[in-house]
Amino acid sequence: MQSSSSEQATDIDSCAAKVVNPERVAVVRSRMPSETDLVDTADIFGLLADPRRLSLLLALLEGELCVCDLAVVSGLSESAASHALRLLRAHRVVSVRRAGRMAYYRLDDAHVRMLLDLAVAHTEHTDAIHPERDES
Amino acid sequence: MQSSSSEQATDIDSCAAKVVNPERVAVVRSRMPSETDLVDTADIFGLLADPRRLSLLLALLEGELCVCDLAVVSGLSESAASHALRLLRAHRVVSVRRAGRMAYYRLDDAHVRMLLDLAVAHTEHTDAIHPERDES
DNA sequence: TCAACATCTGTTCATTTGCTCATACGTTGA
DNA sequence: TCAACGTATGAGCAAATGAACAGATGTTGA
Repeated sequence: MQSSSSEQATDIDSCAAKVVNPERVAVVRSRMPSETDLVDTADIFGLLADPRRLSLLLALLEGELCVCDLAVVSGLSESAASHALRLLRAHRVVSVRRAGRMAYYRLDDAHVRMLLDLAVAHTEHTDAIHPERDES
Repeated sequence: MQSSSSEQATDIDSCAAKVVNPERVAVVRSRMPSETDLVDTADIFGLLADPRRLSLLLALLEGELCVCDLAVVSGLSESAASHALRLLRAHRVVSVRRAGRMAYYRLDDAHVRMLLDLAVAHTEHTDAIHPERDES
């Protein structure tokens, strides 16, 4: 990050660059991950942001499964499941083991596994969360 | 998915109904969250799946900030920031405190906070993850 | 050899998403 | 009172996304 530790160093940005609390902004900025990290992280979250893909990954928490079974479990067509798995594979979230004409997928990302575990844990505890209501 | 009148009326219709490993499928299915939970969880992940929105939320890890400062920190226009915050507000991820013509937002979801903390921790450790390369 | 099989892939299409612009709202100080 | 200000909102548009369909590839057993 730039913002080299001067008190009033944050008038850099053009546009409506009016900062109300320059110190806080400077601190927050210094702790903000790089753009690349932001994009990568958002990317990972994006992979978990689809119910079908999510169920695919949750199914793999237990161990490897073939495309066919994954399709059944996740409620996807086999083609759609294959597409989804290809996406996840491209992002190194899952890996394949091929055995003849079968393809067995498994979770291959410890980070994602933690996120999934956390999500499941929260799901089990909190059953009465209703997003999408409205704003104040 | 409705292959009717196939020439070969051999086994079940189409391909969606054949399970390779029935036991595993049964187990996985029994542990699979409800459709509602899947959608809700995917929804939350979806909120974190955008780099700008993510930086908005990361900025709030430290404490509350006004829309203006959030816009600067996240690199969004003030209008875009307001739109994003509205979305997050609708999902109870952030809450507002109004003081005069200012609006101070804060993180208001422990679950999301955990996810963000986890993401940041992983970001700091793993700097060399390059998704989107290709598949085996 | 052939045919059934499990999976993979490209294309097309409708929906969703996130932004900008213009504008409206409530607050503040002159 | 009024104008500048901080924020909120709706419309509209371009880009990204997810699903279906058709077809391709490599594998197995007869």
